[in-house]
Amino acid sequence: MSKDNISRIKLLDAAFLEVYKFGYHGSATAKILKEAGVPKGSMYHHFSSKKALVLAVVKERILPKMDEFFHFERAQDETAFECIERTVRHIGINKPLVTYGCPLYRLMVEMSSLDEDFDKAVNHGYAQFIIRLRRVLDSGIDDGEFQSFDTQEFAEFIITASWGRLSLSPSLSSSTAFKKHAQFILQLLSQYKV
Amino acid sequence: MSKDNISRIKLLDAAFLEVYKFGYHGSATAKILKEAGVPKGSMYHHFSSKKALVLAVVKERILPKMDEFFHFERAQDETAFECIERTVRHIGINKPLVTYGCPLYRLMVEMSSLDEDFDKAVNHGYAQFIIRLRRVLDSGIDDGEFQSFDTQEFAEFIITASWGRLSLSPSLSSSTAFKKHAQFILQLLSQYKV
DNA sequence: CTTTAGTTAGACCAATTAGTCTAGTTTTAT
DNA sequence: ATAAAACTAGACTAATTGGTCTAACTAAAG
Repeated sequence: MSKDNISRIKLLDAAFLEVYKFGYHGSATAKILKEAGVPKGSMYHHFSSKKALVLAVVKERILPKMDEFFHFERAQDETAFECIERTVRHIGINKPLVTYGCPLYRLMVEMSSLDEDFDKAVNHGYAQFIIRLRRVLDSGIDDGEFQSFDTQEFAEFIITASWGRLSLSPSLSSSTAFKKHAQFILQLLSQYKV
Repeated sequence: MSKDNISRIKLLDAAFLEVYKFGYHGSATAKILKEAGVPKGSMYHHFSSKKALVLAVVKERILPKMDEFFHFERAQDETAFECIERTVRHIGINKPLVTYGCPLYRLMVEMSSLDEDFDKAVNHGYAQFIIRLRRVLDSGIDDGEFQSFDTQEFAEFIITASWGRLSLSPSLSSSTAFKKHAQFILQLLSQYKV
C-alpha cells in the first residue's frame, strides 16, 4: 500500500484496454507501459510478470465489471421473466460490448488453451453467470410464473447465444439486430410461462 | 506445381492443427515445421511468410471444410425445415468441433483486430454461411412452408447462437447440451411454420 | 534530520521469434 | 545426358519480446 498506488491503477486500466482491443499477444508490455505512462520498473514492482498483470486485469477489472453489468438479481417488484428480459436486452445497449465483443471471451479464446491459470480464471466467470441466471429461472418456477423446465439448459442457451452474438458482433451486428436476437430468446422463454 | 507438393500439404495440415489448438501467436513456426517434418527453407519456398501460410490454411482448409460441413443446400426430397434441422443438429455431432470450438472463430477473435487480411478472409466465411442459410429459409417461404418473416435476422440468430455454443463448448458442453441447444433453435423456427 | 521501505526510472539482458541466405538435391524438360 | 527449374536443408540474422538490475527519488516513521 502506502503512497498512492496510482501507477498500479494506471497499469490495470491501460492493460485492460490494450488486451480488450488487441488480445494478450497483440499487446506488448512496452505498449501498455506507454499507454499507462508508467515505466517498466514500476510495472515489475507491482506485478511479477505480464501474465500476472493481465490476470489481475481479469480478476480486478473484467469480472467485477461483468458482475455489475449482468445484474442477474430480481428486483423486488420484478417477475423472473422481467428480470431476464431486462438483462438480455441490456446486453445490446452497451456500446463497447457490441463494438468489441466480450472482453473475457476474447481472452478465453486466445489463452485458455495456452495457460491453465487463464483457463481457470475465465471459466469461473462464465460458470458464475450460468448459476445466477439459473437461480432466477428457478425462482420463476417456484413462484408459479413458469412451468417446470430444464433451467440449466436454458441458462446455458441464453449465455452461449448471447455470447455468440456479442463475439460475432464486430462483423455483423447493428443494435437493431441485437434487439431481435434478444427477442428470440425471450420468445422461447415465454413459452414456459404458465 | 511439379514434383509432388507434399511439403506444402504437410505444412497446411500441421499449421491447421497447431493454429486450431493454440491460435496464431500460440503456434511458433518452428513448432509447425517440426510437426510437419519439413525444413524452414521449404516453408519459405511455398509461403512468403507465416501469415501467408495461415491465410492459406484458412482459404484452403478451414473454409472448404466448413463449406462441406455446413451443407446448407436442400436435398431434393427435403423441406426447408428439415434442411435447417439437419444442419443445426449436425453441429453437435462433430467431435473436434465440440471439443475445440470453431477453428475460424478462434482465428477471428485473435487476429481480426490485428490484421486486415485475416479480418477479411474470416468474415467472408461467416457472411457466406448467413447468405446460404437465408437462402434456405427464403425458399421455405416461397414454398409456402413458412409464413413470411425476417430471414436475415433469423439466419444471423442461428449462426451466432450456434457459434456461441461451439465456442463456449470446451468449457461447458456435453453433447446432450448441444442437442437441447439445437432444439431451442428449431423450436423457434417451427413457430413460423404455416 | 535521518533512516527505511516503497516506488520510480530506464538502460540493459536473454530468449524467442519470424525471416534470410546460399549450398545442395531432386525433378522435369529438352 | 544435361540443363534448368523446383525444392530441400538448416545455419544464421535481425528484431522484438518479456524480464532484470541498480541507482535514484519519495514518503512517512522515529
